[in-house]
Amino acid sequence: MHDHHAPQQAGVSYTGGGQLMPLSTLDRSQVDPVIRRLNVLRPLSMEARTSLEYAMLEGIQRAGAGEDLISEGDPVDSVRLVLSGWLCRYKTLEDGRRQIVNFLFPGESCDAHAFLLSVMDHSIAAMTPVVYTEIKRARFEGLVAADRALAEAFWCETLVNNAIQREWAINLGRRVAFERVAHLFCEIIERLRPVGMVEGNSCVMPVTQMDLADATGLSVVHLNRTVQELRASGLIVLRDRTLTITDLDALKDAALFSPSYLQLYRRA
Amino acid sequence: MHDHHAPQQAGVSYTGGGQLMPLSTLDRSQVDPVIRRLNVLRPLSMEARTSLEYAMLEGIQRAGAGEDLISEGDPVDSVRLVLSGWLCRYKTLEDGRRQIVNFLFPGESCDAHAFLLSVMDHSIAAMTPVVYTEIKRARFEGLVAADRALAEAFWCETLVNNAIQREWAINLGRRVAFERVAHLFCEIIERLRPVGMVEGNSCVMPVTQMDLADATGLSVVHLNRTVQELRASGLIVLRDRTLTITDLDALKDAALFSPSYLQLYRRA
DNA sequence: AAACCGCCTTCACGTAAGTTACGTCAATTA
DNA sequence: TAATTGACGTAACTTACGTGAAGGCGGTTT
Repeated sequence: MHDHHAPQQAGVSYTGGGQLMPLSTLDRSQVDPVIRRLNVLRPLSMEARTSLEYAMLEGIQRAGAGEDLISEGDPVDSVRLVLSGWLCRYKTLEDGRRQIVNFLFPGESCDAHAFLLSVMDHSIAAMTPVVYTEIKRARFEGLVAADRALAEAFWCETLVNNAIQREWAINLGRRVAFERVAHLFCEIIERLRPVGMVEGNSCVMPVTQMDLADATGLSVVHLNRTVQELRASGLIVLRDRTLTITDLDALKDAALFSPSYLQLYRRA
Repeated sequence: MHDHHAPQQAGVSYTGGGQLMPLSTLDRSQVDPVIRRLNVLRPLSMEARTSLEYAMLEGIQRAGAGEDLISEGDPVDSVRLVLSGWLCRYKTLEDGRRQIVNFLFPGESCDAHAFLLSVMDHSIAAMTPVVYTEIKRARFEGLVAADRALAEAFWCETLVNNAIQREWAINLGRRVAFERVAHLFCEIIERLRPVGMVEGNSCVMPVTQMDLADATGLSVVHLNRTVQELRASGLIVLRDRTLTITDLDALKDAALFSPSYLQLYRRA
């Protein structure tokens, strides 16, 4: 279903569009989402930022849509940080049933210390073309050993990820289809907002309805029905791969959405 | 629904049954599940064990069935470790719908570094009478700062917890009721086994069907139906608050259970 | 231009799961 | 002994959701 090719080395001197840029300008902006996110979780010193930036710039890679970055059962020996694109964590059952258990957006990391466990219990796939960076275990451990705030920021990352995972559990277990999809859209918008990927209450929606179905535990058909319902209710417009939430407060009410689990406004 | 009284201070010189015991004998055995579990995740030095044991013995507390140890929205300033009894993490929606998102068994910890976040995103309740210990933030940070293996053990704890959470997501999203309940029973048995709470393939099942329903995202009635089905299939016997799995391999097959996510056999 | 493909949409139908209501049983308490 | 209670069990009915097949539609290939 999902190819598992080794993602190609990307070379840091190219933008997503393929244009040549001066290194000093380009690199900073490329890894900026990660720095920004960590800095919200824990204020970082200039030195911490710089050392992390260097490490990130040396490991930049790309992957195409549908490609696995890492698969269930693979050993882990590095930390991956998302620079652009949408990814998901997913698990499958032997008979092919698939559940997306989380999305990964720019600035976020695959579990920072996952290498402490022997192998991956789930897979991570690119849902769109993505740019990410890979920091080897030893390098990463050096970074966090050298700076307490940086270590805590990655800790927080994992904890927030954990909280999101719990919210997904109640979403799948106790919300009905309409609430479930509404909740997912609320979460997407609120997670993309701090990365600057939301204008007004609009964002791109680059994934297929099949992916949305796998994320909400529904069949494609029923997901589609539910999207129709959401459109008919006037809460959203979903067209041309763009999601616009026309009445965010109403959508949040309908979804029983309460954003505290996202810890977006966390300060030290 | 769930009371939220401050759990009473327990006094370390009493056993669960209330008998007086010599301190030196009693204490070790009481906190043993935690040491054993951490030691499986990362081999601990004698010093690390001892310092942790001291810290644990000073903070021992009890809670009654149904009581919240900590509730959604509460600030966190300590780490809690389970010594005996069954607990659960749960979240509720405004209208009362409740989802248990995980169980907590003896030896396990509430997220070790949860105090890095501002407030709890979920509640933790005792499903049976429990004994646990509470270590204040500063004390805990001292412990993990002093011993790298200990810090890594707690890291692993969180990561394993995370993996379990993901497995629950696919359980709720993609397994049908029969598989779902079967999977929960498999998980319970395999998580209780290393703590010595399983004899053969039997363990106590001290929680109500309502709790099991909230854990599997089903209604009580449908959970009950499903339990009947499991009994009728000859895979389990559930009677007198005791669960016996008569054919564990068959139950695992039916549940599409693969234990790797539990990381039970993790070695450094 | 034709053929194709991935994705979305809609139909008709079947099944799984929720709801309500009531019955049973064992353990308390009066 | 009877009343009470809480957990478990059963049934009839309703609803939400899944399945499989078919058509539409824009974009890409040949």
